[in-house]
Amino acid sequence: MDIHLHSEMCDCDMVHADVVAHVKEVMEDTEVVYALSDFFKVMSDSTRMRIMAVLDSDELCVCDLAEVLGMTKSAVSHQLKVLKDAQLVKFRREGKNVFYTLKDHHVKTILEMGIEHIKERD
Amino acid sequence: MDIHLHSEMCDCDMVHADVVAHVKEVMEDTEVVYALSDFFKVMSDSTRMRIMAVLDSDELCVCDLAEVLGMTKSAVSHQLKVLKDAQLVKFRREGKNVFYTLKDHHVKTILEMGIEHIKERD
DNA sequence: TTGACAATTGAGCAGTTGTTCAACTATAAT
DNA sequence: ATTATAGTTGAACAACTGCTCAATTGTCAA
Repeated sequence: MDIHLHSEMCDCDMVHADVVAHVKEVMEDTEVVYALSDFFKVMSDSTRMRIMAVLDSDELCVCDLAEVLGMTKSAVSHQLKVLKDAQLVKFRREGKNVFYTLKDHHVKTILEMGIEHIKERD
Repeated sequence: MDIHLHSEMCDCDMVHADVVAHVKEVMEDTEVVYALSDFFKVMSDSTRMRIMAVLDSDELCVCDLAEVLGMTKSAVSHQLKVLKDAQLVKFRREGKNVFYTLKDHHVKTILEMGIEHIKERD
């Protein structure tokens, strides 16, 4: 069932053409897959993940977050911007403080499911 | 309810000490949070995510994967090693070919849940 | 309006990461 | 054994990313 062809797309001389054709037909849209890796990228940094874990417990201002994480406000603020842009957190200003929380129940669920997954694996 | 203290952990002069204390008590173990960000890191690369999306449809050899993704076998193989080390894929050798599949149903579920999440958001 | 402090931002640096390239191993066929 | 092809691997390079530092904005109090 193998067909021997040279492709310009890769450095192969032989491919299972039927399998390749089938996969190209039924696989998920490239756009969705790229969006998914971008989504995971935001949560792939330990600082951002720790921020989310903290916000899963409470609403905190930038200063409190810096204290809990043992980091500078600047470093925390930079990462909060990334989380904000990815719509994973929201904020409200109260006087001089800006308080952050997880964006919505959906984000909370994804985070907690992830934690469950880690705890359950060997 | 605010307490003004200078902490050595960050560059703040003022913190909500009660909130910080509470969070430090109830928040998820640091170890789990780091493991979670490491887990997401593996899936945060578009090449690895595309490989997983392809393997969600079928079992493929390295050459077929290279053809479908339009990449060299070497580049694909490097990423397959990362996925293998993270226990997200498994493989079997058949003659000259090495065929890869998603590790188990658990991985399949996580991937498909992620895709659903992306599709459902605005 | 001046001073103090929370927070944000941009530039620069250091560490990380993905691809390329070349060399190598593994398997099968002649 | 020799040849050909599939796959792996390590080094090197380029691109990316997170933190630091300094400067700036926003808000409140005196």
